[in-house]
Amino acid sequence: MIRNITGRQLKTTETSLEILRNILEHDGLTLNDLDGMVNSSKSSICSHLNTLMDNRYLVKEDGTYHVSFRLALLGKRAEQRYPTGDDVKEIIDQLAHTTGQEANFTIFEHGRLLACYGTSTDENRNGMTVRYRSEYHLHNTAAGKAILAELDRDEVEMILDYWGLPQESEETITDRDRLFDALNEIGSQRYALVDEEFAPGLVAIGAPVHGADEEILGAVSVGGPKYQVDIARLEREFADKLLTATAELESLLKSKASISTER
Amino acid sequence: MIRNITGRQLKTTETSLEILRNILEHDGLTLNDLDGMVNSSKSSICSHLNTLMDNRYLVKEDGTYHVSFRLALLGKRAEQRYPTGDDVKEIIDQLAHTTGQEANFTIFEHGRLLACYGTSTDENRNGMTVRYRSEYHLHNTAAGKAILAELDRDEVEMILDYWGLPQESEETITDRDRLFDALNEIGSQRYALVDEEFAPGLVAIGAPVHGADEEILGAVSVGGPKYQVDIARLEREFADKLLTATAELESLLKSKASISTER
DNA sequence: TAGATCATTCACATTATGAAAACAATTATT
DNA sequence: AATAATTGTTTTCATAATGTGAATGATCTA
Repeated sequence: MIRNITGRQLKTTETSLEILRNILEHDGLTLNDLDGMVNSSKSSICSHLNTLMDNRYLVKEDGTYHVSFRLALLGKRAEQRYPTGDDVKEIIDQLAHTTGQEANFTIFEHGRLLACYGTSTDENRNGMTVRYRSEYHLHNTAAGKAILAELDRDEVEMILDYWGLPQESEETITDRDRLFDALNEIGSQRYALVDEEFAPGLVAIGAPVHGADEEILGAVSVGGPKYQVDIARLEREFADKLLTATAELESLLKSKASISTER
Repeated sequence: MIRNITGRQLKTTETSLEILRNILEHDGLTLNDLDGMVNSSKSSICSHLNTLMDNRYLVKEDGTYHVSFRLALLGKRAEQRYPTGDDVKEIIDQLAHTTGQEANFTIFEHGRLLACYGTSTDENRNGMTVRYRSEYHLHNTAAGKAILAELDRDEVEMILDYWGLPQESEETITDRDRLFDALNEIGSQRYALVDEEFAPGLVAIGAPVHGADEEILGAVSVGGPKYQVDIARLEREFADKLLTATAELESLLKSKASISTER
């Protein structure tokens, strides 16, 4: 999961990836822009840009570097390994519909949760879907806490060491001991709650999704504003629906795994 | 477009990207696998893998390295720069419907055409969409020839120098002079034909799509098996419908460009 | 013409590489 | 269960490649 930092690190590659990431996030950058944000000399940045251009990860338009469409294609291919099909979306949509709240499916990777599909994460602007946020911490989300509660203490410690417990809301648990207390309370219950720890007024319930090998693949969560859904109602009404959705997802994943291994 | 090979090249980054690409294309590889396909020592490959892991481009499962879901998210973000919305798809679907044949929209980048959306490129297997082919040469496709006909001879030469004229079918034009003759015949006509030069029995017609700054952004093509659509019918019946589709695409692109600049 | 920005060159300090070796962990064989 | 074989990973260190920062072109623009 999170690598124990041993073995060699290649600074060259790290710088190249940092440059690529910056260009991606800023939707295009010039050499001068990059000189201000990357800790390398201009000449060195040029070498990185040359290399990324030659490898078709970048295109240049009027002196501004942009990510290539080829990168989008590579991403599409990467996506195929993950459960992003319409059948998955249907299950999440169904959960959102029966609860009347927003539902999300996230992938657990490198100690964080990455947005895979959600009824609320995509917003339509100018015909382009803009994802509000794509990465989440575990310590202040329902989905994340549900996952942490299933992991060994060592693994949890490793994740917290790496990502910390940043305070994203007034109620965010930033103290390890308090977090472990909260995780212990979850115990063998298969879901976790979040009560304004992620954002003011937001309450949600989340549960892990396991892959064909029983490894934790991600999590589903559903919730909304506190004035619509109070905490008691989450456990009383939403827990069952949530666990049904995760069970459906898991059986879907298992059936796909058996199809792909049988040939 | 295609870089004139000057300036420094970073081997480290190239190797890292090569490793990433191999893992992506083979849907997961072990260290031993990579040792056989990448021209680097095992210890060196390990350093690259460490770096790609730490930067969350890879995940490791049972000793096998896979591309991360985060790479898919990065790709999604890259995709936002390009016209991949439902409005674009509708235009292509419409073209396919009125002609009764397969229509494709491809992006022109680094001297090649990259599959953006097509009515035939996606095939459904096990609920996963498998793209049959994602990159095309210009010299043996209708879309590519239409683009080449609009470029200066110098640019065409540069592209041919870089990508060559590989023979992909019996009828593929592999001789530069013959290709230039064919391009001259196209002249100021705004579309080009392909007659079994891409694949045996396949005929198609293609036309370029220009972005808001009149630069060539990609191309649309439509065609099918020769026993259904002979060459004469392409020009007689399909050319108009194709040019209507590209005009619609271009006005769509222009209206989007004006929306995004006006704030 | 001057002032930007983009891009390459150079010599020297820093970092990466390859090959062999060592170790760890897993798997296969006896 | 013990041993051998395989695979994954890190070390070591001489050699090769990259990073640096200043200088120099090369464009473009005011």
